[in-house]
Amino acid sequence: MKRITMQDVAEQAGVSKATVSHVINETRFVEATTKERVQDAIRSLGYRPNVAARSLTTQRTRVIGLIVSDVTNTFFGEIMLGVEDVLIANGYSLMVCNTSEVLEREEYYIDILLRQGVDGIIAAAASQNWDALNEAAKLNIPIVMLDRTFDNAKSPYVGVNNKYGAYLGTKHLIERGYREIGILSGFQRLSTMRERLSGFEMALSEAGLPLRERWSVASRLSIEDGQRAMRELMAQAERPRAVFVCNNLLSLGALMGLQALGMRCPQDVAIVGFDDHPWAQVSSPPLTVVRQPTYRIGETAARKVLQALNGDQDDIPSALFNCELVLRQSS
Amino acid sequence: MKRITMQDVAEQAGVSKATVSHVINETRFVEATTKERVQDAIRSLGYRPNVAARSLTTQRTRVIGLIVSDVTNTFFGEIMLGVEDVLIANGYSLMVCNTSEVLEREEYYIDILLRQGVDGIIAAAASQNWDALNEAAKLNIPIVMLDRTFDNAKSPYVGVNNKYGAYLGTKHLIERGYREIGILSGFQRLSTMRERLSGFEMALSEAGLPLRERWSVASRLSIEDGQRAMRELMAQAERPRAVFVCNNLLSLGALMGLQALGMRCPQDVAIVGFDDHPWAQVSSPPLTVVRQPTYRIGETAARKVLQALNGDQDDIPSALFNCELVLRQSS
DNA sequence: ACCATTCCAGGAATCGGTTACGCAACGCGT
DNA sequence: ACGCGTTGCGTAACCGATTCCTGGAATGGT
Repeated sequence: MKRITMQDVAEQAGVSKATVSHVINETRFVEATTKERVQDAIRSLGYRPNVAARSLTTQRTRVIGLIVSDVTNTFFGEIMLGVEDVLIANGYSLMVCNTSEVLEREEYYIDILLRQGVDGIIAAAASQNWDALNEAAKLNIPIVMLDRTFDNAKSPYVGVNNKYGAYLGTKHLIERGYREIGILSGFQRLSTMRERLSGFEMALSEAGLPLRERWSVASRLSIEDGQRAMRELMAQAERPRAVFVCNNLLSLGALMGLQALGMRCPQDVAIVGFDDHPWAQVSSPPLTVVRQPTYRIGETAARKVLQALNGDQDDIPSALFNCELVLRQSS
Repeated sequence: MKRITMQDVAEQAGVSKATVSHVINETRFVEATTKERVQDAIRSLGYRPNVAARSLTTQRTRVIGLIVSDVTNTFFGEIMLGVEDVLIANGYSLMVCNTSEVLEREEYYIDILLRQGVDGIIAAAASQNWDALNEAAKLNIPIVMLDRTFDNAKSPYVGVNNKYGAYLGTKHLIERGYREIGILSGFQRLSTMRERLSGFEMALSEAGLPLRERWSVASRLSIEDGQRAMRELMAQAERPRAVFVCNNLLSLGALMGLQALGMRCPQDVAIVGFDDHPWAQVSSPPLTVVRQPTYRIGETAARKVLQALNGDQDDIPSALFNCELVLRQSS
């Protein structure tokens, strides 16, 4: 079956391609009767514009690339939802890339996205890898950092006040009377993890509590690693009585690790997690967490790329949301 | 900054565009030294092919559209992962669309995907809406149905044996001695839900247990709806002592609903859910579920679109995986 | 030494749109 | 009746690749 092109529509309507194009894009005045003829032709032929052809001349694709590190994590799922809602409402489409926190895959994807000619990129970068994203910046493609950023990134960043969030969670543990508090975090490569660790330390030092190296365990961000890290923490002679966990997968792993050791939460060890999760309400015990406004983060990031594309502002400011402590029974 | 085109590479290497193209695609023999000159030019200029231009002539984009109904659901997250891994390994990219089970949005997205000129579509269709997908079929775009299908769909389908899965879960409840068993399902519009309901009924009738209309509640697939449905079930004078729940969001909602009513699981009401979830291991109680091989479903669906694209076979067969009963403490 | 192959590579049309430029027809004032 | 401004739309170049067709140089056979 032959594809229907603008030429076909033009012939059927008895006008030129130019007119058809202008009717579709409303880029110049077309007489009402002519316009109607064109629209009828479009409908009757079932014409669908070819995006590739269009973007060849316009140099824009109306596609935005979204790089996340774990599509199976509800956290990023909700972010995707926010991003998508905003993009769709503005006539853009989404190309999703999952890096599994693997650096090579991130570079690979950035390359792919640039070939595809995406108009902008929203990235939860796995790395400190400004180089790869720099390529994009050179091509004048707006970039928005999501969830994580790096030290002197030139792109706007949308996320939460991680330091304060971790501070909040840790302080809560301290207020509940815990004085031996450990932390499960991720690798310091991620800005979020550095900030959360720092907030944790701030709360401890504010309360005059000592910082114990051995009670601070960093690992990859997965359930299995969370289990392992928790076991490592509990294998020590002197054990913390409470643990602040920097990520939802780690929290789940931590909970599982504790159960595997036959320890009870919060009786033996209290837990406060970072990132809420629907199932955290029914876990045993329901988890006290520091919650981020995930959907809004996604929305905001999408809005910022669009802003940059519309050239409303030269310099798009970053956006930091606040976290919220959700009290449940694990602390 | 001017974009670098194939012409620039050709000039730098002192050859024609044609040769550059052939070097890149390996579509005809090019002398080793020439090839090297071209490759050097590509590297030194940082050339990146323009996908839009390419797909304009080739009529292929090497992009596959994936339509899912809920990106925040880990179930689809894992499927996405499987799809993506296979596609990437074959040089394809993914365009993800989230319908939130809204029919209009599904039609809208199919239109978008067709405009984008995707080479194939993998769809967890929200509807019985073959019409919209039919459009795609007319354009010779291979379609693979994922998770759900419809009655006389002409496209291959990748999913699980839902009827058997539900039968398995229900039979387990019966074997545990439960005789008053209810079911929380989704709307019958979804093939999965029809099949699961049917498997449930099969297990009951096989055991000679009566089917009670009032103990079969259908709702939208969300946590809130799960809660509501469970409350509805428990508000009846005669209540079931066990409930088979047809979806993981409903399972979570059901658990929450039960807790809100102050009822204990499994003492007051036992639950078996459909779809496993990482957190189902630490919920209170850990949930007995019928598990689907999500990642493999995704992988398989992706392979099938690629097969169709390569024209290996005219008629791609459907693939049905088996479910697995995972025993935990809720039953 | 000459003709027939074979080997490499270039020229130009093409994909399906967008858009700068230009032109015909019409109305209006004088 | 003539010139001029306005209105509405068409012509053709162009975006950046792919690919068919063609041609010159090198090789080989006699």
